[in-house]
Amino acid sequence: MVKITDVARHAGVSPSTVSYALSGKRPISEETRRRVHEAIHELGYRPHAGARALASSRSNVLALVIPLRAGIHIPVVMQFAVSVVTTARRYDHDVLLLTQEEGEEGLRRVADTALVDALILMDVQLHDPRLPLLRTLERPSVMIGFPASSEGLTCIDLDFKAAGERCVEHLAGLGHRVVALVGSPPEVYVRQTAFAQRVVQGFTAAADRNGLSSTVHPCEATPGSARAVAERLLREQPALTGVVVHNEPLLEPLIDAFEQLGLRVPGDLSVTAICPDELAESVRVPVTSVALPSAEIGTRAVELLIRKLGGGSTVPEKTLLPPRLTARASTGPRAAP
Amino acid sequence: MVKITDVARHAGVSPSTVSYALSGKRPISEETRRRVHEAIHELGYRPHAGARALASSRSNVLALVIPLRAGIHIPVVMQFAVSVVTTARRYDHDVLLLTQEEGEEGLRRVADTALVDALILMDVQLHDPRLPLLRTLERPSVMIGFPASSEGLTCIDLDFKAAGERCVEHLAGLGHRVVALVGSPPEVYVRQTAFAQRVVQGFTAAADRNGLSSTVHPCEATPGSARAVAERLLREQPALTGVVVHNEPLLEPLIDAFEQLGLRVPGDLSVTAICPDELAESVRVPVTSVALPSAEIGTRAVELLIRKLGGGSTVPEKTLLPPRLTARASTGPRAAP
DNA sequence: TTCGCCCGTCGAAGCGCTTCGACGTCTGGC
DNA sequence: GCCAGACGTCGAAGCGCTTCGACGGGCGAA
Repeated sequence: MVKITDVARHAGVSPSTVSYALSGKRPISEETRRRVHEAIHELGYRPHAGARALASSRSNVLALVIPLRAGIHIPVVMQFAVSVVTTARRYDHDVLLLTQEEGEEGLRRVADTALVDALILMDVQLHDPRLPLLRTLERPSVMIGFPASSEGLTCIDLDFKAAGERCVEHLAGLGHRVVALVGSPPEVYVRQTAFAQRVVQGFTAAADRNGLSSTVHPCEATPGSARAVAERLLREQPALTGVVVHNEPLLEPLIDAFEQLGLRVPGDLSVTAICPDELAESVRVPVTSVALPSAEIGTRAVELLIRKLGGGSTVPEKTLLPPRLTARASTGPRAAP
Repeated sequence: MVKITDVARHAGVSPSTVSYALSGKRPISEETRRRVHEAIHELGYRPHAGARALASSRSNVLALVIPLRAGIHIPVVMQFAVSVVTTARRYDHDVLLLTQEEGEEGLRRVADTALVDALILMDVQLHDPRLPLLRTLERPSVMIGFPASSEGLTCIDLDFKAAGERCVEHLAGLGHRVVALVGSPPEVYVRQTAFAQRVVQGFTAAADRNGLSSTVHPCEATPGSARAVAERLLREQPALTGVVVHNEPLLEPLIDAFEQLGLRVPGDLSVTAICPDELAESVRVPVTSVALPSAEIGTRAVELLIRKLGGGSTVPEKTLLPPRLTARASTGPRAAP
C-alpha cells in the first residue's frame, strides 16, 4: 500500500505538505502542488479512509435509513436513495445504508462509533420514537417528513397539505362539486405517518373552503380493493365527479375499476393524484398530478446535511417543497348535469 | 468521547485486555471479562470505527453496487439490498451503497481507500468491463449473475437456464405443444445481460428437447407493448397455448391483454413466469412461477463474502440456485383440440 | 534600513485502536 | 519435584493520516 510518506518522499516534500496540498487548508505554492499531484498520480496513492477518519474525526460518510414497512411505495424509496447517493458523491461523501428495522440502536451505533458524520431518516412518524435520540446525538441529521414537533431538528418534505389543497382546487376550478380522496392503506394512518395525514388535512380544508362535498377513504394497495373502493364511492356518493388518489400502486387499478363500472375518465370522472411524475405519465390515461419529487428531496436533504456539517451557516428547521401540479388527460370540466 | 483507556481504567485492567475481552482473540478470565463489560456498559463505550479500521485493517463494511438502468425491476433490487444489509448486520458488518453510475472508478476508490473490505455487484453483464478490475483489486467480491468467464471470481445467481427449462417442462407436462417466451426489454439483451440470455437458452433447449414449437419475444415493459405483443403472438402462432413471461412489470398487463383478446387464463392459455413469488401471487390470476429468490441470493452473497474475508476456507466460484416452480392458477392442461 | 507579517513548508504530536512479544502463574505429565 | 506449556495480563509499538506550532525568507510600511 502506498502511503502519504511515499508520496512525500517522491515529491521531495514533507507528509504534512502533501496533506495540505490535498486539503487546501494551508496555502501551498503552485509548483509544489503540481509536484505533489504528479507523485500521487504516478504512485497511485489513495488516502486510507480509516486513518483519515481517525485523524480528522470526519468519516465523510452519511447514513441513510430506509423504511421497509408495508404501505410505502418501493420505487419512491429507491429513487430517493439513488438521489441521496448521487448527491452525496458530489460533496465527496459516501452513503451507508441502514434499515429501519435496526431501530434506534442502529442509529446510535453508527453515530457513536463515528462510522458516519450525519444521518438522513425517511418515513418519519408524527411521534417518532427516534426523535429524542436524534436530539441527543452529537451528529446532525435530516428527516424526510415532519413529526408533530420538529423543534431543534431539520426536516424536509413535499408540502403534502398544500398538495392536497392543490388537487382539490384544481378540481373545484373545473366545476366539480363532489370529491373524494382515496388515500394510503389504513396502517399508514394508524402509524400516524405525517405525510398521509397532511394530505387529508389539505384535502378537507380546501373542500370545505370551496364548499365541496367530500369524503376520505384509506385504501389497501391491492387491485381487489381498487374495485371495492370504486364501487363504494359510486354507491355512497352518486354525484361524485372528482377523485384525488394518494396511493401509488392503486392509481392504475382504480382508473380501470371506474371505467369497468361504466365511468369515463375524464368524461364522467376527473382523477388527480399525488405521486411521482413518472408514474402519472405511465398510466393508460395520463393522470393530472402533484409531483412527488423524491429525487429533489433527496438532493436537498443531502445539501442541508452538508451545510450543517460545514458548521458556520445555520439551516432552516423546516423546508416545505411547494406542490407542482401538472394537468394531464385525466381531468376535465364537470359535464353539464 | 469515552475511549478504550477510560474503560480500562474503570475496569482496573490495561487497554489491551479490554481489546482482547472484546475480540476474544486471546483468552481472558471470566471475572475480568465481566468487569470489562460492566465498565463498557456503565460508560457507554463504543469503539471508534476509524481507529479500529486503521489498526486492524478491517473496516467491517461491505460495498453494494446497485444498478439503476432501464429494464430492471426496482422492487427486486430493493429487496435484494435489504436482504444484503440485514445479513451483513448479522455478521457485524455494514453496507455502503454505490450506484453503478460511479463505474469502475467508484469501485477502485472504496476498495483502495480501505473504506470497504469487500464488494457485491449486481447486474453483471456477459463481458462486464469491471471484471479485470475486480481481479486486480486486493479485496474479495461477489457478483450477482454470471459473466462469460467467471475464472477467479465468485458468482451467484438463480439458475436462469434451468428456470427457463423448468417453465417449459411444466407446460409440456400439461400437454402444451406451442409455446412462447415473452422476455425482458430489448436493451437488456443488447447489453448482453447474462441472466436474460440464459432464460432464452433454457427455454429454447427445453422446447426443442420436448418437440415443442417455440418463439422468443423481447418486450418493453409498458402496458401498451403488452397489448401489442399479445396480438402479435396470436397472429403469428394461432395454436399457442403456453406462455413464459420473464418481465415483471409486464406480467399483469399481459394477462389482461390476453383476456381482452378473448383468451381465458388458464382455460385457453397457460401462463408461467419467472419472477418474485410475491408478484406472482398478487396478480389477479395467481401465476405459476419459478421464484426469483432475491432475498436468498442477497443472503448467500453476503455469506460467501464473509467466508472469503475469513480466509481459511475457499468458496465455490459458481453458485447456481436451483429453480423452484410453484404451480398456481394460471396454468392448466391443454384443452382438447 | 528595520520591524512586523504573511507565505510556504516542516517536524512532531497525536487520533483511538489492535497486536505482538514478554512475563508471571498455574497445571499436569513423567 | 520439575519442566513444558497453557493461561491471563500488560506495555509498547505502530496503523496512516491531520493539525498545530514553529521557522525562514520575502515584502511592504514606517
